[in-house]
Amino acid sequence: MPTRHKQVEVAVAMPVFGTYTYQVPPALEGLVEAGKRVLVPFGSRRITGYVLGDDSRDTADNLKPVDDVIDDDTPLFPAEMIPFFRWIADYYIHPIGEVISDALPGGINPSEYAVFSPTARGRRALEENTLDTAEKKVLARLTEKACRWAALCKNTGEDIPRSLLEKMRRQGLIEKQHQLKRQTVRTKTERCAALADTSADESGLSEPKAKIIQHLRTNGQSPVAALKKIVPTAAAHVRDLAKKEIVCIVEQEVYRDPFGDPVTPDTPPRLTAEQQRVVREAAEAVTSGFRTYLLAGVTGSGKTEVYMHIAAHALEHNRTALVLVPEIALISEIERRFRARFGARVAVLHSGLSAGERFDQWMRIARGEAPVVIGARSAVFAPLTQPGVIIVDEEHDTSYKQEGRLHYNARDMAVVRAKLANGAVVLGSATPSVQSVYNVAAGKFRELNLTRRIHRQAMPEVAVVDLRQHKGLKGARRFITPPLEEEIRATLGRNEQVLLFLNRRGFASYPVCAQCGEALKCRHCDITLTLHKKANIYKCHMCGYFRAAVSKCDTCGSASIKQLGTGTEKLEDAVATLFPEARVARMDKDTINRKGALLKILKDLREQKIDILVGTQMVAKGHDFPNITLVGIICADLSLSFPDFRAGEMTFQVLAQVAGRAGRGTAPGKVVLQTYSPDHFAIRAARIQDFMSFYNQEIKFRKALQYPPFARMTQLKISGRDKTKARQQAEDLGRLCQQIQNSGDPNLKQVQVLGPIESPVTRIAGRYRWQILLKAPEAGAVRKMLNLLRTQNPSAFPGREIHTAIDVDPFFMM
DNA sequence: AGCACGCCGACT
DNA sequence: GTCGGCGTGCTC
Repeated sequence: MPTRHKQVEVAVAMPVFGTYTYQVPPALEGLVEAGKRVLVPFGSRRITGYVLGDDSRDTADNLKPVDDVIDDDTPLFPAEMIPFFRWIADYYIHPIGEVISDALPGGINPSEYAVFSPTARGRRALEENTLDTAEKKVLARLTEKACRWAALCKNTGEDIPRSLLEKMRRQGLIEKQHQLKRQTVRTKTERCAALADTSADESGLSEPKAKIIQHLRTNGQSPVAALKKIVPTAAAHVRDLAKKEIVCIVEQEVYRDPFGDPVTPDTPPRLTAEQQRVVREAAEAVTSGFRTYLLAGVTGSGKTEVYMHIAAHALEHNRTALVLVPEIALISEIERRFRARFGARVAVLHSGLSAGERFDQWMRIARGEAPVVIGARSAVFAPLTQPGVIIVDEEHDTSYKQEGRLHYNARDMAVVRAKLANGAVVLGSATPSVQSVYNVAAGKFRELNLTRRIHRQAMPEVAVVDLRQHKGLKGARRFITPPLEEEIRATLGRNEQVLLFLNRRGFASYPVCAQCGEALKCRHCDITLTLHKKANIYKCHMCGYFRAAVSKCDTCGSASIKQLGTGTEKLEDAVATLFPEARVARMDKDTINRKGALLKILKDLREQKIDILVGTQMVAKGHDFPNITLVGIICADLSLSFPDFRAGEMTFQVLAQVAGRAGRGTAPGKVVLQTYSPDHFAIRAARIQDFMSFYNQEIKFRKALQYPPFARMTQLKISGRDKTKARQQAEDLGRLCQQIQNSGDPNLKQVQVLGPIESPVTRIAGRYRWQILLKAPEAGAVRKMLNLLRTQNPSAFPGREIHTAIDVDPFFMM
């Protein structure tokens, strides 16, 4: 009986459910620990695995051994996060290895692939020309460069059967080797020079060399790059000095710096009585254990200051703090203020970082060097130990919902993580989500309120313009009605700024042929193209397809296209027509693509170089526009007609948020809200910026129709390039749902199976889309059903040709 | 995902 | 009877 080695449970970075057990060879015993990555044999190759801990469950003694430890120093994530990952895998019905892969910074996993290369015999055969065409082609290509099967097909531009390669291998023409694909992102090192000997003597050396030595003596070790600033040719001199053993060269690990300008430290201001009360209560939970707070705070009530105080409290108690914000746009502002307060203890994680910067920030957190983390949704996975508080700013924001491989909601996961870590959660918003307000009513969350604006501005006055009464207007006045025009004129006359909001980018969203009436559609998606006049193209907002703006009608070939539907570009034109003297800027996804473009717009606004800002919902998100006193909402109804039960909620939130941009400085604000449905309760509530009045109406409708928060939903999203097969798969899964339901378990009876139906947008990026909605009073029943579905038709999840995604608690039902 | 295996139709 | 295409299922 051989001595049993230590065994570990490993989650592999692969789309497989379940974990695997490996034995740890004695040589690696001390190194393998939970949270580290290991290289493990899996099938016929080696891949990355994540160590979850010791494993005693498997008694088989033919276990494969761990091949190598990738993280030999610090674990990539603390072991305390493993229950969190398991929870997510279970709740979202997703392979745990992929959960962890998606949580970690990308580009760091090695894995092994089969690479084909010619043998000596193969080369000879190629020269002697004894091969058939297909074999010749393969060998010629492989002689140029050994590569993987997939790469070979791509390079030659044809489908080379795998079996051909196998045959050639048997004939000894080519060979197969396993090659390790190394990580693309690594720690960055910097070449540094230091004196080898403190008694080094620079007399007798050339002037540049002497200068270098003097510098090293007074300043200690220095990066060679820094020395170049003193002596431009430092690199060569240092090399020379190293040869003479006067200095030594060391490669030192450095962190890439994602921060722009340095920030001057601040001191905490005195809190208002209201802020103090909120901080005191939330801080209590940092020490007393898990609790969720909903912090409802009107815009300008000083939420960020409250966040900083709570974070400071967590640090004082040796815990860490995590701050989630909706997107990069917001991060800059909050990041700046946190850095001013907490200095180098802050790490940031968001999509604006390069892969290298992201990795470095991650490692700073993992090593315990940065106990305060600010980031977008994926930062909910930051490798912090013992988070004492997790703050989710603008908790209602839909960008917390991730729609990638793993579908998750970072706001909800923040609550789960805090629960597992026994910390506090603070969900902050001026317009809280229906879900969260309901949780307060149900006693799950506690409510905290900030009702007063710090600088005591009055809330803006909102005037409603009924667009139905302005139907006959032509040209620019179709979007800027006379009452709004008048207000703009008055505002500009006072040298104050105007914000015009229209939640649609581009020039025209509905180009229609004047001859035959057909709309111009995307080649790959079932939606109309949007004309972007500045870029001079028609763009598809779903898949990125574009074509020339001079395109003719696809149906009849007519060159006369009517540009219906209004976007921010057309609005910008209208503004230019009515107010030719005004300086206009536009803020939407198209204009802030370039790095720094957003900051430039914000700066120009502050410096009064812009009179009118036109923008999409991007303008609604947290920016402070001190001199904007008029907000014009061009068409409040755009999102009301979305085929989504949350359409009203989203409309209310964006309108209330935009309206909140008016009058944040000293001047009082005014809002002109143009709408076709002035009586809709979402618009009425937005008008008075009162989320409780919206909530009270909305919640009745949710209850009547059994929508969340009164039911839990999961959507199966089925898609594939083959129209018939996609439909077939959807129908098969639908039938299987019914079957499972009729198989007896009474718990499953409460699940409603809606569909399959074709998705509202039937095709995106060439894939035909179907959906099935599962709805039940509680999440457990739906999950049970999904697990049965998955085990009874394992090949469908996620499936090869036809892909089925499980979207638990879906947000975007299109 | 990536790879091996095995089942079926085409062909020596 | 074998070869080679392609679907199916497994990976500690």
